[in-house]
Amino acid sequence: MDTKTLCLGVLTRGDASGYEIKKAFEDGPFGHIQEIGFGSIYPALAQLLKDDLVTVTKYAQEGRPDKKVYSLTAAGRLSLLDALAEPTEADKVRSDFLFRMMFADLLSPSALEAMIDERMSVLTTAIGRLEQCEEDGFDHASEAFINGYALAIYRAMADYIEEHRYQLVGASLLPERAVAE
Amino acid sequence: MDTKTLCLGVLTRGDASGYEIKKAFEDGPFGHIQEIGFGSIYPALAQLLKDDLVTVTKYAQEGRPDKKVYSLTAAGRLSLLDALAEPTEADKVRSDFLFRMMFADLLSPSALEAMIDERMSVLTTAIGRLEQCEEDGFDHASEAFINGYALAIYRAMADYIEEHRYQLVGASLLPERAVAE
DNA sequence: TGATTTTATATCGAATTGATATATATTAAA
DNA sequence: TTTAATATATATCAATTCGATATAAAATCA
Repeated sequence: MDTKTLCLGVLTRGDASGYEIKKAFEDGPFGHIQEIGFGSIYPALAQLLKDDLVTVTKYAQEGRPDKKVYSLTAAGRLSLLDALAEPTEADKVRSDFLFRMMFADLLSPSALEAMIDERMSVLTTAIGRLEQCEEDGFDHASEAFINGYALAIYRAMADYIEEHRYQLVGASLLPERAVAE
Repeated sequence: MDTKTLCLGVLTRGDASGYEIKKAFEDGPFGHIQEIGFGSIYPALAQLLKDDLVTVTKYAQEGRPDKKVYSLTAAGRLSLLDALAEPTEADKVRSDFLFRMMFADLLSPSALEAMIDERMSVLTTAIGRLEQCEEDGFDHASEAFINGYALAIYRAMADYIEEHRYQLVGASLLPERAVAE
């Protein structure tokens, strides 16, 4: 899914600026789907504007750049629908944490423990936030679904790590023992 | 984690060609961590070679380009260790499937059902493959850990989707009913 | 027999990433 | 209370990554 389509998607939920689109993929309703940066968003919005898929309204602000709020046009809505009809791409994951876990036996036990603890802390925070969202309720059924989905996954991750971390720490201890003998 | 470090990581498990490094991130032991393409791997290996972090041995093959098998040097091993000591980057996800689910109410119920069925099929296949790997056993504790981690997550995804898909299909049906009335 | 998949390296344009620049209001901490 | 950090807001740019394409034959499958 390219950045232009991602922007169109957010705009179906209401008009937004580039900054707000980024936030929607951070904390907002599109969180846990993917992240996008300003370096993708601003060029994408410029292109969408050129293709008449969005319109823009500028709001003058003191001490800040004008806020440029984008709205979906009818053509933009159709363009999103077209994109949704395309074959679904495979999910992509990039886990720096898991890559590091592959080298548990090269790390000191303390370094490994610190990495796992930090990861657990990140997961616990994310779970807490998602639970709060669940309590607050959702505007759309889709948002409830995705929130619950993310929650289920984070819980599965945290549970698995808590239950199996000893496997890795054990592997990390062995080489050190070998050196000591 | 940049491509150079990813390549160094695979080479700790044994000498490999660029092609084999890619496979390691597809089906191999580094599967489910992330994917990398040839467009990143070959330039990375060229750079590693230039920096004396790897060495290369060419094997002449009939009808195919020479197979270039890379080996880690002592400096390469140290370079990997340095990279592992850096702060762990946050996991990144990009789910085209979840993005589509955000627009369940814009899709026809049949299109939505098809997307969900396809997703379930992908998950079921992945789970089957991971279970097979588990039965076959692992060389390293880390590989067992990561296989189990991926399995736990895929199961959580599949279970959640099976239990909550009606929420989305319900939302998808509502607008259609409105049109019909 | 014909079609597809696997093995194998390499390049290239397009897209994305991550950092940086600029500037002020607001909130939190010392 | 002053200072530091965070949030708001757009934009650009070099470095990196992605995805497609080129080339070519062996092996497997239909």
